[in-house]
Amino acid sequence: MKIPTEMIRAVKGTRDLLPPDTAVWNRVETIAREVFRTYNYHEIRTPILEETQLFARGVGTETDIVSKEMYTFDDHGNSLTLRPENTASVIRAYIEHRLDQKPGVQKLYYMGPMFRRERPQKGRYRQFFQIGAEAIGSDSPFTDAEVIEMVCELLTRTGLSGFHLLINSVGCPDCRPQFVETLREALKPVAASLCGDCQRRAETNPLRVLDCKIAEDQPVIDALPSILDNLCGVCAPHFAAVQTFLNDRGIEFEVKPRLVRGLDYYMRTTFEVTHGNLGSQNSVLGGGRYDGLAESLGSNVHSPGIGFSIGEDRLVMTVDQGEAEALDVFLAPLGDAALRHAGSLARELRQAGFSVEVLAGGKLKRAMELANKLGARYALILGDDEIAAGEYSLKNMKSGEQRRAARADLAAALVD
RNA sequence: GCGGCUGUAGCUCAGCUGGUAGUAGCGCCAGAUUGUGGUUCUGGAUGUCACGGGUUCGAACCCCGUCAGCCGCCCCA
Repeated sequence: MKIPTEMIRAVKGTRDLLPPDTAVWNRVETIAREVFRTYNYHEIRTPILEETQLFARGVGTETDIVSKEMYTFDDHGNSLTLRPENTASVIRAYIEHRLDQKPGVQKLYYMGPMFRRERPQKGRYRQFFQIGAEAIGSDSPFTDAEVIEMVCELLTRTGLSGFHLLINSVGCPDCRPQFVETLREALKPVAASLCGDCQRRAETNPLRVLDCKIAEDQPVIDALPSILDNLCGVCAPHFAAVQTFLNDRGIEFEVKPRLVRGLDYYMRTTFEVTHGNLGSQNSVLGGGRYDGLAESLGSNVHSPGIGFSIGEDRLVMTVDQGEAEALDVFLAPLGDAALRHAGSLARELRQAGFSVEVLAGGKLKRAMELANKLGARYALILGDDEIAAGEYSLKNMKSGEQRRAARADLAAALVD
């Protein structure tokens, strides 16, 4: 059937997730919840809408996200925004509900849709899904290592292999500004030999030059000073400790001094996981420490934190594609009386935990075809013979073997 | 926001230098088989050739615009 042009379609950059793909999503989310549980993380659900100011102050006005990628609208004089990420919201909720008064480190996880008005591409949607976690209330490098370990565990458990963990330290307000100046000075004599973008970045945001992917620029960039040689007396030992703790856990990583992140709130530890077959959107997750975020959102309580978010759309792409959840039994009633009988039988089987499909009418041949196409493990035939005998014909669709089974024995017969 | 490529049946795709769409594969429906699927055989249905305009005697094909998807840039999950 042709879909008329005036037919309403999903808006650009959004998409429908259909079965059997949704089974993969559910599997990933179930694994994530299980991993989070074992690390004593608990779920938080924040609104999809926030005051625009939250992201402006939290993520940073100068970032691309805030300056040009947000879904912002006026709500009777109040500027609201569809959340482009969730860390700012979680910290807002942490402050608002005085979670700093609760005992211990607050370990929170979330999963849900985020919105950014970017040009859609494979693995980049305007409504996309993230699974993330935040540990708030600890500035210990031990926490950094535990968070990174947890995320690796999560990825491994989903069946993802061949991913690559990159870590770095981006310093803190005490040492980063100084490094940026050092970098700016170092760039002055060489900027002219770099690409156009880098020449611009050398002025506006020298750190971004480090992230340049142009091959010809690499020799020059490699020769630039490294932030890791310019960390302060607090950041340097912190980063060293994170690496020690990761090594203790047998986690493989690569220190990439040129890893810079796009959100203003990151400081000290930052990390990223990439995967080969994602094209140019090769980053599956990103995270880092954000010790000053709570204060920049107006809290007078120092609440150091570290977290990450996984691009669920991208993770799902790299994970094995799923099959539809198996159907346990297909009921094929022959005739009106049998149909009524099938209704009560289906209810009984469902209450026993089996998935059941009942054909509301049609020939037996059609019923068997459908049972096969739906991937049913068993077909149960209810004809006059069966009802009179008080036994059903139970057919194993895989082996083709068929036998009689009494109602009382059905549950046991279906388990095999 | 910028650049490139693509858009034909439910899906994957043929379709010559413009001559009026394909016995294509898969899928779907029906029959061969009045209570038995998966293999096989036979038959059948479905397209405003993305949309709108232009050139032409004639456009799926050429031109312009729009929309959508993909790929790259920017940036990021």
